[in-house]
Amino acid sequence: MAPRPKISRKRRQEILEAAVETIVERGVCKARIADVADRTGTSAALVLYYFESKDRLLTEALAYAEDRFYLAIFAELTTLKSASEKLVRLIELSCGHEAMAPVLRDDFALWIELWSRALRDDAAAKKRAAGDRRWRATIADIVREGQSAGEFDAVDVEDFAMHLACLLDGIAVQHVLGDPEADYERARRICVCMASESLGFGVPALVTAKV
Amino acid sequence: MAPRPKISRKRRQEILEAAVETIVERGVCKARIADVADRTGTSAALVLYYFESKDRLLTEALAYAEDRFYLAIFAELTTLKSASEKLVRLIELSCGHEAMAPVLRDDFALWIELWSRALRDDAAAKKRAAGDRRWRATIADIVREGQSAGEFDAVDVEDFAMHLACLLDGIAVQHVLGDPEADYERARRICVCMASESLGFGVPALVTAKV
DNA sequence: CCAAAAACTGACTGACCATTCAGCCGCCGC
DNA sequence: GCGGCGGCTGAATGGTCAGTCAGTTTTTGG
Repeated sequence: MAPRPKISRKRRQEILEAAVETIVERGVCKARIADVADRTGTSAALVLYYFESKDRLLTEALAYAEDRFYLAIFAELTTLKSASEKLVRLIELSCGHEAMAPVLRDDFALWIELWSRALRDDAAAKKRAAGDRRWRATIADIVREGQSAGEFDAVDVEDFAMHLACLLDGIAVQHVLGDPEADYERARRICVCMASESLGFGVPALVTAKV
Repeated sequence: MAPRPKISRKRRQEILEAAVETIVERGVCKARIADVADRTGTSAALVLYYFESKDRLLTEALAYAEDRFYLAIFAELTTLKSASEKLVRLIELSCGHEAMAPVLRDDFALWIELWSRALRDDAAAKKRAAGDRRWRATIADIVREGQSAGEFDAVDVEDFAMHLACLLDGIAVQHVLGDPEADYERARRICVCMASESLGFGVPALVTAKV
């Protein structure tokens, strides 16, 4: 109805961030517009002025969080030279390395919220699918890079990416739900072993023991 | 308040099943007591007579579904002799093999609902953790069985179980969210390859190609 | 300085739904 | 043939919120 007026990017992002925090705190289902408004110090009506409905707001907020998470990881990876370093770092960050920015630690929980939303919300489903494709492509690129450099063996890149991505998702679930048997060290070891064995690269100072 | 009267097991289970269907259809958040009542052909008040609150009902329903899923898979596994057959079958069923009972195909979605609920509901978190432990123990038992029989190599059983369980969880997410790149055949191949390579067992008539 | 647009707000309303309650029915033992 | 109880119900009750609206303040461009 409202023909979407030109809108301040800044305020919009402020609200998105508040929405993310609200979701982290209360969960998507229980999140209220009023919570988001309180957090930004404005009114509920304003939130609906920027986003047409609660549904849209929440879906956008989840996508926003995923994007932020991806970009943060991606940025860190580009500082590394070798493909194996990148891959190991990617694994470490996905397993919840302590050095990760605190904001991003909540993102694992947000994945689950996004998945559950994607079961019924079409927009969320699309965003999730796109995010996952990008994530797997990132892994695949690193693997191809390593193969070109002679660091990695010649395995099927797409299958490896799918394997690692799914494994990391599963690990993240355990991690965020606080399974005591899935602590960081162990999760990291399992994933790094899987990668180094599949791709045939050595991992110098790593807890590769207990193979 | 109500000191839980003796209650018909049958009716209770009927309601649980109706609740599971409702959750599948509408999602946990959107599930209404009235839906469950309609489905059992009774009244909303009765549902609350059997379960003290909506929250309890939904959590119990999710646990009930997980249990049913586990028991169905477990039953099928016991009909198989060798450990490698069991493991492959377990993988196939977890990847959404078509031969699976239709009711159980919804269960992947219910896992996600359970996870999201477990983020904030303590009872759900406990049930989920217990279910996961049982699931990993089942995998571990099969591996030990195969190792004793000389079918499998001597790898760390617990790590393997964690690895496979997480991988299957990740695969299930892709599967249930309808990722076109994660079709059954591919998911199965990835998981079976991972198992057969880790444990060193041969898989005769399998699509192990494209390793 | 002055419109006109944009940003913003408080108060309202209209659904929606979990939960409560007061009591009805039909069975069972006596 | 009745007293009581477990199983069951319909009709309130009450709280919670998304979304609307009519209007106020702030910004902006001329």
